[in-house]
Amino acid sequence: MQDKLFEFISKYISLTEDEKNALVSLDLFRSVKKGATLLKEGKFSKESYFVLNGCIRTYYVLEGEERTTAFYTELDALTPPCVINKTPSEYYISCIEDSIILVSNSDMSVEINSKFPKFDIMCRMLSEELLAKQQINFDEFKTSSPEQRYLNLLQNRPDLIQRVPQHQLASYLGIKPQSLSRLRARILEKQR
Amino acid sequence: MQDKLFEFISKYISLTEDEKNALVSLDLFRSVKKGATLLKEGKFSKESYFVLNGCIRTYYVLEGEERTTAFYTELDALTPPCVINKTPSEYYISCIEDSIILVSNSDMSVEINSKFPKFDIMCRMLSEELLAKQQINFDEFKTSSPEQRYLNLLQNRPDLIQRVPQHQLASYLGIKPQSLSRLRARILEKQR
DNA sequence: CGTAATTCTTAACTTAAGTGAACGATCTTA
DNA sequence: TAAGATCGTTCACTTAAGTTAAGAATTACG
Repeated sequence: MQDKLFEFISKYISLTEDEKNALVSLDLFRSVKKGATLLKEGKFSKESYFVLNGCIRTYYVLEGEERTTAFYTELDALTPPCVINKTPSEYYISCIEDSIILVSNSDMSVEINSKFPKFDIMCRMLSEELLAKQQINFDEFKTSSPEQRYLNLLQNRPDLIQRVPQHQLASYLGIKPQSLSRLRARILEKQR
Repeated sequence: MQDKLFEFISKYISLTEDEKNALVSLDLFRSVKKGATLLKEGKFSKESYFVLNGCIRTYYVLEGEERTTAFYTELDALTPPCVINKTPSEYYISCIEDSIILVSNSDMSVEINSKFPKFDIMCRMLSEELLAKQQINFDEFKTSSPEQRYLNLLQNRPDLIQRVPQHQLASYLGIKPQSLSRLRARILEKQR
């Protein structure tokens, strides 16, 4: 599992064996059970997450309804806005499958970054890259209909459609579960 | 105009007079006429933009139609994904009003950042902050209807509704101009 | 294993956005 | 200033998503 992490990091910076050991000794890995909640609305948090294995999701509760806004799977990183802004969280984070997640605390990372300036560089590259990816994602969402979004998802993240419950997928696509059912039926209809 | 920039920067780091002068001497300010295009689809670019005055927009051309995805106004920063990913741009950037814009080249910023390590820190803070803001924005878009989005815009960026043409606003809201007209009429109807 | 709870699908009806067309207002420009 | 383009609005009609409700399928759990 650590190998996965080092392979990911190596895309940005190269680490010496000493640095790798120092990183491992921090004991950041956490095993999380399906259904567990990592963050609740209204709570303060300093934790960032990096998914090594499994799947977590972020969702709001608006008027009693869950609105799923994102899924994070293998090698996805998430720093909730509440960590950056030092405000109470507006959403929940919960675990969809049994997962192995790297959890880092923003206090801790100040220390790490001063010890290993390389990490700062990686963080900057990462957040710039994420920003660009996020922008493209948003643009794609804006410029397409629910049906196109579903077809896109089928193309780009087909695993999600298998591993995530329909009603969560629906709200991720910006529609109701009933509409997703109908939409899927419509697509099958067309294919025939 | 420079004061505006320094005031913005001071929110993140503090600059000495020498540093300020060095920054000014780079001559990054550019005056851009309404209607001018800053970036075209398919082009490579290394430029980031920081709006000091005026308004620019990003838009895709899909099936012959413009799809506006964002407006950048006073003190907004934009690094197009194509700069990060080193790929041809997927969208256009153009100027909606006569504007004063700070244009920085990513080659140049490597140099600047090595001379002024502070800048690296600011850039990282900025991109983390932008990422958080972008995430919240996206979430808001996903969890609301066109009508709610319009009402939100009216709340949060009322200036846009005044300074931006309706059809650009419409596609920014994810709908057709006719629908925006109708939607506005509907809202007025309700108010009465 | 069986019951309860949750999830998914289907259907009928409502509501809102897309489409195509027309018209007047505004802005451009020759 | 006149002619053409662009823009915003309105309308009738189409299409798709929201809503409410019911029932089937699946999952959770005592």
